Amino acid sequence: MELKINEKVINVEEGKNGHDLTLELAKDEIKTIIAYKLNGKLFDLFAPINEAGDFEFITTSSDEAFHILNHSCAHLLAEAVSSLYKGAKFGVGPAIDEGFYYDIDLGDVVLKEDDLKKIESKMKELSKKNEYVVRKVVSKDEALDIFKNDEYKTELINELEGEISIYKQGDYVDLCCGPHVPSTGFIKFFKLETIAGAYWRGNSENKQLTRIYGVCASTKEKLEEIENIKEEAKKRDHRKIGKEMGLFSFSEYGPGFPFFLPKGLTLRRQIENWWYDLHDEHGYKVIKTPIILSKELWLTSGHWDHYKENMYTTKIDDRDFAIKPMNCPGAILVYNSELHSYKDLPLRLGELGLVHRHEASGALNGLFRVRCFTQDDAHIFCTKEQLKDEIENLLKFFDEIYSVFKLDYSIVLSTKPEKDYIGDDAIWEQSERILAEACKATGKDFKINPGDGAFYGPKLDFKLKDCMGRIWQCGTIQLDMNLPERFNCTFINSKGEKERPIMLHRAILGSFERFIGIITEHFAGAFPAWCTPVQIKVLPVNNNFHLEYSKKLVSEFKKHHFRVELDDSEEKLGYRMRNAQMQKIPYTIVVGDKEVENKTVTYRKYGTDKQITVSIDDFSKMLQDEIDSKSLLVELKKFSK
RNA sequence: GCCGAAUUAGCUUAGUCGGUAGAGCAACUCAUUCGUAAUGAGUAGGUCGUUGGUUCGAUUCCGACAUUCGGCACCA
Repeated sequence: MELKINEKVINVEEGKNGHDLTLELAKDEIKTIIAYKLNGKLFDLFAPINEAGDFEFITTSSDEAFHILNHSCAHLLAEAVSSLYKGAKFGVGPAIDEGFYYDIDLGDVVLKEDDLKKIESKMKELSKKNEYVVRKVVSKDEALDIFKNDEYKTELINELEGEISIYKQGDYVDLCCGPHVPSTGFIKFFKLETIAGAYWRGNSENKQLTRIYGVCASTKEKLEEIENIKEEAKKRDHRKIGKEMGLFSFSEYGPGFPFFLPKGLTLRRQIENWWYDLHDEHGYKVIKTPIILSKELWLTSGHWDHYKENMYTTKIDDRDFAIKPMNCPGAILVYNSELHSYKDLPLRLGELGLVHRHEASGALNGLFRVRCFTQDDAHIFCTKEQLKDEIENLLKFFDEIYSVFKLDYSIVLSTKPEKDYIGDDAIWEQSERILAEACKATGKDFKINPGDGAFYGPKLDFKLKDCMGRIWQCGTIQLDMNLPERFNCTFINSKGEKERPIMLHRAILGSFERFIGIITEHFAGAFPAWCTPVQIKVLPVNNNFHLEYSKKLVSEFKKHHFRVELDDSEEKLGYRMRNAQMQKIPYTIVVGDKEVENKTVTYRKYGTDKQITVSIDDFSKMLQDEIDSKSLLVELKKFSK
């Protein structure tokens, strides 16, 4: 059969050893080609070619190569570890989006961060040997024999069906389906990053293995770039910026319970006010329900049985109560507090609801994972006929909100779980179809995550992507076939009969806490003027001559409800300018002789060093426009691929 | 919750192979009155996370606990 390789047509014999492929390549090409792709499948460079079709060499700079390089680097790590730590047993060592890891059982040996350097230099040494990475297909019995001392590999082999392949480099053999780089010399630019514990097969019932994370790149520059992105992420860490800018804090007296400081709450209030306004416009009725409600309610909702571990409970007058982990039962009590006609539907009950959940101590993580948070929740009661329109409206609403923050997102449709779900299969199927159709009707792409729906209904999850390319689960639209039933929710239809409404849960930002954490990192603290804690800083050049006019400006801006601060400290202008810039204040106004004389405003916008002089009115109008349009303060840099 | 690490002044941190600690920034005082990212000098500020143990002596070594961080598990 014929195969086109590098513009040359060559004849490939059935089962011919691919070693000969290298003959078709120039010497310097061999250095950068690590695999080939045939009909969409990846193969080792030396793998025999068994069919004709679309052929492509994989060079070290491609995305596939990153994966292959990192997977091979995991093997190199294992080779180094097995030579340094006799008796080490190996779990799995895959490539991941950020690099690779290997799970290792080192017996009683506890690995220290310093040991990584030792392992790294061993890896460098092995890489210099540039040994071939040889694939071999073996029988199950052979495989079991080779790995007879490694219970982890043995467990994996016993579950394997079909072809079993092993890879050998030097004395090291690993169970693997490949593909890999042709030789260890390809793995030159790598770094071992952290040590962590990880349960064997991801099951907390199992033993924990030592996981070593690392990353491998095709060039020194690429490795540096990856390191730089990590550095940038560290600089943007919301915990760091939150402290520096005085947004929020934590106390050991309340693990997982964040404190919003004056500046952080100002930021939050802007978003909350906007949220309320938007919900008024979109026909929501906004409510606030109590955070403590009696056990009976949670028994009815099913939370007491399904979610009790995560709920905080208390006793009042000898009666059991729980602090709400979710807002739904409260919203249902509001719904059920009066009779509803079909003419009232859809009824959209919005709530910024404060919930408390007992998250595992190890799960806590800044504002991203907390034990008390406010969901921007809404529960929508509608008829079956209204469902599709309602979901389409929601999708547009979500878009409206996310676009303000310039956050990209993707949608995942989670469908009926395999077991332990409630409701008819037919209703599930119908609801899933409605969710999918609503996406299509509004032009939204979505992925399907089969079996990942809640036990009470299918859902659409919204995964936000920040400018660092990280993914955050925030918004959700969930159909609920459970609670309306349990609480016997009804409305009177046009025939005068009682009918069960459909109930939708939805959250757009998810929680204010997490969302504020995300946008803090997304904007690196340079929040858009409309929501930033302080919009204007006024700096008199000389307090003896310019303070009066500065104060006049401040009171003028306060009339416009601008958030303005005066810095009349006895410091040099440069010092105060520096502070204003570090606080990422959108407009810093410097007041000197010229401004006092001409009654003007000279400002410097954050992120620029231009000085612009305008009239007071023009400045106010410009800032008001910026606030009204919710424009970004600085253009967002993209750090991800 | 599990594996590992960390915790020194308000913040960022140095240091002690066991003899109770230094710095920069911030604060305060004085001088400087200054046009766009740090003016100078001085003062004060520490139960070295909490708590047991070992020791003549513990911030340092060991244990427990708390909190935080990196992961894992969890996130109906």
